[in-house]
Amino acid sequence: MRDRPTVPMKAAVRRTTLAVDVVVLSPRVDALAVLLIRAPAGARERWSLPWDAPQPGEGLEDAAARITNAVLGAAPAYFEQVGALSDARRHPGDADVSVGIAALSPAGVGSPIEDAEWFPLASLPALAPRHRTIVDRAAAVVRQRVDQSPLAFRLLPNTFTLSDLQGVYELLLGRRLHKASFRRALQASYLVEPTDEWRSEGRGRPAQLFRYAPKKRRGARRGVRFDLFTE
Amino acid sequence: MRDRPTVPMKAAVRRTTLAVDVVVLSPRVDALAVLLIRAPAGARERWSLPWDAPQPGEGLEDAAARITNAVLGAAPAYFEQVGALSDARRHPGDADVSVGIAALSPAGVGSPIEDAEWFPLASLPALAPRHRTIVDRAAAVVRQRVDQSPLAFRLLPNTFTLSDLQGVYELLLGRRLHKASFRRALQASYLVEPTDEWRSEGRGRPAQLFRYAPKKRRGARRGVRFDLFTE
DNA sequence: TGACATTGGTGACGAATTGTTACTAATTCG
DNA sequence: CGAATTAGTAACAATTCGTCACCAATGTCA
Repeated sequence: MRDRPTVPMKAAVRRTTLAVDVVVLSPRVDALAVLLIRAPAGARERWSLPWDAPQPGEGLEDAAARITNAVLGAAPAYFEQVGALSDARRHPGDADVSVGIAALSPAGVGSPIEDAEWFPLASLPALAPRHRTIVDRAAAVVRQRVDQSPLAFRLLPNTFTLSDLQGVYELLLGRRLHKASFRRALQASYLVEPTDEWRSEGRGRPAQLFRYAPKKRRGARRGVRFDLFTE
Repeated sequence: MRDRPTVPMKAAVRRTTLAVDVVVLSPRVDALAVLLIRAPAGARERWSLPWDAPQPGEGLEDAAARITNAVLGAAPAYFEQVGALSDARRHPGDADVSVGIAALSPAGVGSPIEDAEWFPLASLPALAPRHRTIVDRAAAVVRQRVDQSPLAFRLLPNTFTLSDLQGVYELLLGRRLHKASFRRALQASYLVEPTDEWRSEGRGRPAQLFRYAPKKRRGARRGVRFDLFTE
């Protein structure tokens, strides 16, 4: 009961500078990669996340699509907000507030412009402190949402093999999965349907291609799972 | 490959008006409730979410705590960002961008100021369109995160009975849970410890009081669950 | 006082799910 | 041809989950 004003909400709208900072994620060889752009000479760090201020009236995800398109030449397949930050951590454009957006882009779609490059998530160069935070949060959010939302399918082309899919899950979760269990769970979920194409990848038996085609969902109401807490 | 500028990021920082809109949630009799404030005469809707612009340098959650404190006289126990919105939907203060924040407050803590009132989530009055969206998203986010994070414990006092806890989960999830299963899962998670107090609530056997005291976590790595998709 | 209603708490069993092993299938390489 | 490699599945064991049945401790009321 402290600092309790008599007048409830005499809100004064102030003007702030706002940035949309985009973490473009895509599976590369054996690792998730982030798209960074080379900073202009004189900046404290040599690389930064692609970012811009949203245009007046432009949705934040629309801004993220525009920014990604400018750097990669392709719009991502999926967005996930990662949180807004207004702390004191330094931002390359000195924005007061940043909205971080994770953008998922399938492998092999688009190509970075000259001043942009893919970096494996595990070995990033130095970034401005706020960008570092946003990248970490993007990775955490993606890992956490991966089994509540068809994220992984957005990192693959339209058709893919089940081994491809399992590989993406392993990248996102950072651990190996068991083949038989993975396939059984996928089968039971009616999320994919087989095509009649097969892909031969050099050696080994050819693999059937599947496409993401979620069927009607049967309400899967289970008990509470206390063992999934992450904090 | 369209609209591909030759110069990558010549970001111009623009000034925008920013609001933090707070969805204060608390368990009331048999329902989750939201704290709303009476709008000034002349506004299109009679009620709105408490909101304000963040102070320069103030963190967004800090702003949410300040706003809640002004309306309820108590700071919430937990915050969860619900997303930033910059669409065209109308905001009471005509802010360009809103950051929605869900704030969880235990039952019985603080009391609303004169112009504020609790409304059951299921029967809200008319709100400005953007506020309506934020409330819906807050409810969805809370429901979705309830078994990844100890949300429910933040809606209870320091000590509580297991029936209280189950009741909060039932409010949040909107369905009944089975007593024995709920307790077994809780037992296995080492999240609570018994106190030596008991509470007698009129009729029926007295219940032991517990407190939230998460123990060392054994890595609970299970397979992928495709059946938890919500979209 | 003694049923009985009411709420708290737990053991145990069958059903369902999950982790794992081990196998078969189809292809390339030498 | 046989070894190596990748795809795909059947089947078993271990674990988890949903449920039923029951016991415990209190208040109510005839």
